[in-house]
Amino acid sequence: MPYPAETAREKLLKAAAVLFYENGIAGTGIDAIIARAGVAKKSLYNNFDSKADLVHAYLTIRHAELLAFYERRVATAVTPKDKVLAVFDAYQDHAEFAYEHGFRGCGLLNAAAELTVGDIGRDAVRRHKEEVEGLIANHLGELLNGDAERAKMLARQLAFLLEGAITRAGLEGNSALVLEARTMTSDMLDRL
Amino acid sequence: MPYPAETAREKLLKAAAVLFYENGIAGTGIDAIIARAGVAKKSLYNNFDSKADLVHAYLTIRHAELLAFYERRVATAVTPKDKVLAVFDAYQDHAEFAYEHGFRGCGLLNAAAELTVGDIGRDAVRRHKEEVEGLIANHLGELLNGDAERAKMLARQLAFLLEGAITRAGLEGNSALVLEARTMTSDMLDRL
DNA sequence: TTAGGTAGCCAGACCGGTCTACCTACTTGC
DNA sequence: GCAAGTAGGTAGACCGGTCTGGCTACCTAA
Repeated sequence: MPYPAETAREKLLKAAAVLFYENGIAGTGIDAIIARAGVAKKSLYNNFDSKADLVHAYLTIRHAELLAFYERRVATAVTPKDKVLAVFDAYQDHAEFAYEHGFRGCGLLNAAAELTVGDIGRDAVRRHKEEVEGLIANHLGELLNGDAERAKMLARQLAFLLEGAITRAGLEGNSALVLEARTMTSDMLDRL
Repeated sequence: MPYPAETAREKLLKAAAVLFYENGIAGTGIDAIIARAGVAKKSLYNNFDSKADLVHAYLTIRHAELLAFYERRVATAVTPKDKVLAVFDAYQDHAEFAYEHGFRGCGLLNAAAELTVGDIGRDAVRRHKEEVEGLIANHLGELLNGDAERAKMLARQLAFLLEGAITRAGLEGNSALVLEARTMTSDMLDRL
């Protein structure tokens, strides 16, 4: 075999990612997941404690995926401005990578919408969004020659803009709206 | 009696609004709704065809509520700038009005996140957001002395900003972030 | 041998939805 | 004034189906 056969765990995570994104978490049953993964139910419970555990793994992976897309984009960026825009590109890349039957916005955010206030999954999503805002702030700090105060404020604004664009893009089923937000941001940075 | 007793329909809509917002749609069962409303199950199915019908009524009412808050704010606004900001104030008002156990962002958006791509509820939410963007565009048209092209572009940007702020506010459980977006917008409009 | 896979049945809870049977409050015809 | 009808309420049993999760029994490759 050229590469080790896909484990049940990997198959389950792949299947769950698609189904959770398309039909929501509550809207996705265990049976649907194992059917898509082509795996026995026992294998699911051998690899995960519960559905909630699988959901948590899903959120963690999606977070890591997005950071990976970001790292790749930021690696080719030269100017600080390009690095700021790399965050936008990362979401765009992930959008094109992740969806199968129509773009539905940020998977992490959609998941958070289904989770109740105390849920640890919600916290994970919150931390993800804060981390992204932090990335923007760092690159803006470079761009603004170390004016951290101003960078922080502008980063929040850009984070809101990006967030709103992704959300609206999900509603319209058109990830091009994220590109619009990128253009707006690019223009805004030119005007600094 | 000073005023007619609350009908079962009204009780159900009130109860459903709280539960849908707090626990999500799929996370809210019929039994929980009738228990909170203090109403017989038969009364639910006398007033609504199905749970989906109740959900649709919920979305319609939340849309109307927000527009009512907006109308009230825009009535006291004098300058076009104030009218643009009235949309932000409306969301802020609605946030403070609607939540009971912690702010969770835009109820319409959270609901949309649970609905699959073809669902008519999703379209209703999309239209709502487009209408809000339209309101902003109209007021910006005034502000920009009829430059509709520019108003439209800026309206989209402000709509993204507002949307992102509400979303992030929901994650943080703090509606003050919407106020931040309002301040950003106010500053931005001053710089026009 | 054994770890990890398969198929699939089962328990118990909960789901949306239907139904019967009874109970007010109001309206209407006489 | 009052009986009859009606509209809309109550409580709650019940239905078929689906949910998560546990289980047995068998298979297969290292």
